[in-house]
Amino acid sequence: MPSFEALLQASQAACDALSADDDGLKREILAHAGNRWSLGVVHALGVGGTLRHAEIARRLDGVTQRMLTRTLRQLERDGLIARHDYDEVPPRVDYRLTELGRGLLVGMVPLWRWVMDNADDFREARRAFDDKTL
Amino acid sequence: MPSFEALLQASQAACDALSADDDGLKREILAHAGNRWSLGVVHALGVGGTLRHAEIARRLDGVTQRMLTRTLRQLERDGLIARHDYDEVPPRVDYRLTELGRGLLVGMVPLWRWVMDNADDFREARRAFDDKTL
DNA sequence: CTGTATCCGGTGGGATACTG
DNA sequence: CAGTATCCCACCGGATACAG
Repeated sequence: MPSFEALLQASQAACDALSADDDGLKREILAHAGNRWSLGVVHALGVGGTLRHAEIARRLDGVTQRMLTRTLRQLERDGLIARHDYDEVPPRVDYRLTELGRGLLVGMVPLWRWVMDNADDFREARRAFDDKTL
Repeated sequence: MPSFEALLQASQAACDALSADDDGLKREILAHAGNRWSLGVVHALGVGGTLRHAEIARRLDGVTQRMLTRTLRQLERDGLIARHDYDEVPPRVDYRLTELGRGLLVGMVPLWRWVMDNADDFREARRAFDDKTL
């Protein structure tokens, strides 16, 4: 387990690069983590392998066709998932994770666990803050 | 190094929890990663320790007073940074990372490195996608 | 089945000017 | 110095209806 100081050194290089993120691309990749359905899609494809639109929808509670399509397009655009259109009638399209997509899944799991483990602290912090500012 | 299958198991638990994220709090915590200035602030406080508003501003190229204040409030609300108002004239306020904030920094560094290391692939994926859809 | 078009509210990000 | 007020635009998330 590295010291916090060693971690800051790594953080330094990372944050310098993110500061020089002229076109905002790196930040937009990270933004996938905060998007409503991106994580669910990546996870579903990680577990399910190659899935069709309707199959993914069935695994994401509450998602609409529109939002699922938009989410899939965003992830495809950044190379995280691959879309295969069989060009049949009726339509048949499926999606799978790319190597990049698997990398995102790998990188996100520790962060997910951390957020889960500290969810109560976040909730408490918000309650305290909102009370104070009344 | 764990297998991808083992990772999926961890992913399963994490994603189940995120699916049951009724109030969206967990997702909002992750959203800090995609916000324009949050990462920079967390990093600046990680490196700089306890800093005043103007000191943070000097370390973030291009940030406006308004956006820095809003970013600091959001991070404070979620318990990631602590704000100390000395109640003096002229005003004197400083900020520091909390334990939760250090946890975010720890969790983000691997992801930052991954994004940096694959930036070219993301750019290439976008180029290919945008060309294809013309 | 997969996807688009339209319309809407909320919020992130920003420019600018002002206040205690 | 730290923060607020006002106005702006873009985009996310969603509801609903429609199309190939």
